[in-house]
Amino acid sequence: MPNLTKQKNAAGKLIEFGMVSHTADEVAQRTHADKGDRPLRFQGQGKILLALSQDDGLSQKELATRLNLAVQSTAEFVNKLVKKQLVTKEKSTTDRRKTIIRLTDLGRETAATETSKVPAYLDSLTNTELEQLTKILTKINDNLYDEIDAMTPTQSNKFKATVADHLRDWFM
Amino acid sequence: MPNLTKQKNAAGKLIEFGMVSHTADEVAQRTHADKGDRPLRFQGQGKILLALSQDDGLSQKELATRLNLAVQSTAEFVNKLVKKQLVTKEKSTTDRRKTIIRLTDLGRETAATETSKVPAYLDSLTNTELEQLTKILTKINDNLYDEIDAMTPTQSNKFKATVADHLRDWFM
DNA sequence: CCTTTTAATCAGGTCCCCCTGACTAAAATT
DNA sequence: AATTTTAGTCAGGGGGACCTGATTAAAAGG
Repeated sequence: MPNLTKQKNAAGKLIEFGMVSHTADEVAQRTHADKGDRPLRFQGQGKILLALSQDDGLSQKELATRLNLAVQSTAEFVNKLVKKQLVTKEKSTTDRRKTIIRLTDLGRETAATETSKVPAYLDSLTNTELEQLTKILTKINDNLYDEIDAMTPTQSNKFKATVADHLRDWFM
Repeated sequence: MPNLTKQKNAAGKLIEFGMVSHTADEVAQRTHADKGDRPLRFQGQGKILLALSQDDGLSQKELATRLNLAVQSTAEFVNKLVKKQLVTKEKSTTDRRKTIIRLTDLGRETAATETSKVPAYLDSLTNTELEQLTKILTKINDNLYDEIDAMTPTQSNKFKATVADHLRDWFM
């Protein structure tokens, strides 16, 4: 049974990490002041991109189901991504009700660099620490997947598949 | 010099953690479907709450400066918090241009429970792992603070003070 | 062939974060 | 006393994540 104080310390650090990393990349954008290069997390448009980089050429409906979104929301995000030239829409030839969404090269690249970028702060860790961190986060993530599973018995498996498979592709 | 593959693995896990934990508490809310109990991160209203729990009774201008927000944005967030009864506004008696913002008991409590909650997923870690994780995250966070410092030479110190001191109070 | 189901779309809405511009009231300066 | 600076407010806007309801076009099925 783990020690409560140790748990609290870790929890605090994890929360701090969330806050600080959020602020760090907020600040990073402003300093660069590039284009509208928003971080693109696993929400909204980012979700779509991630799902497509794991399984390109899905229909909007399939995306909606897989990501547990209303079809209208999906359409909104897809349209925004089209404007940013990260995906394309084309009518299916076999079933003309369907719209097939495909990543453009830029989209694929964006999805890749979004995730495969190794944050500079990892430079400060030793190999041993990196291994420890990876192992620990694997445990934590597995726990979170279980939590999600427990709460949404229906569609969570798809979620896990989407996230984990995508990341595996980019990192391993 | 750390091994690149190990770095990438860790980076992937960290990103995965961000995504999964986000989804987990999104799902958690929907299942509970309680009140409008949003997570309250270190953004917008959450920022204000955190700053106040470290230093109660600041004026809106002071909050804005400290948090690097436009005064109008600050006013917006403060007003929302007033509606939720987490803070109060009162005119300063010494300088009647100023509005002093104070946490209510509920606000203080909210800020506290927001952060002091130990996530269930930490139960799966051993004491050793908790120690390792804490140590590693301390390093990472320090690095991120430095990064922020480097990019915003002006106001970052305040930021670090706000986040770190607050968390230290609750966790240590 | 006609009805039902399915994939999308449009319209409109809620809430969040955050900003600029214009304006008022009170304090500080000249 | 007159002007300038300062703290706040209102109005309005941009972008983001989502959702429900109503409607259209195409496929599927009886």
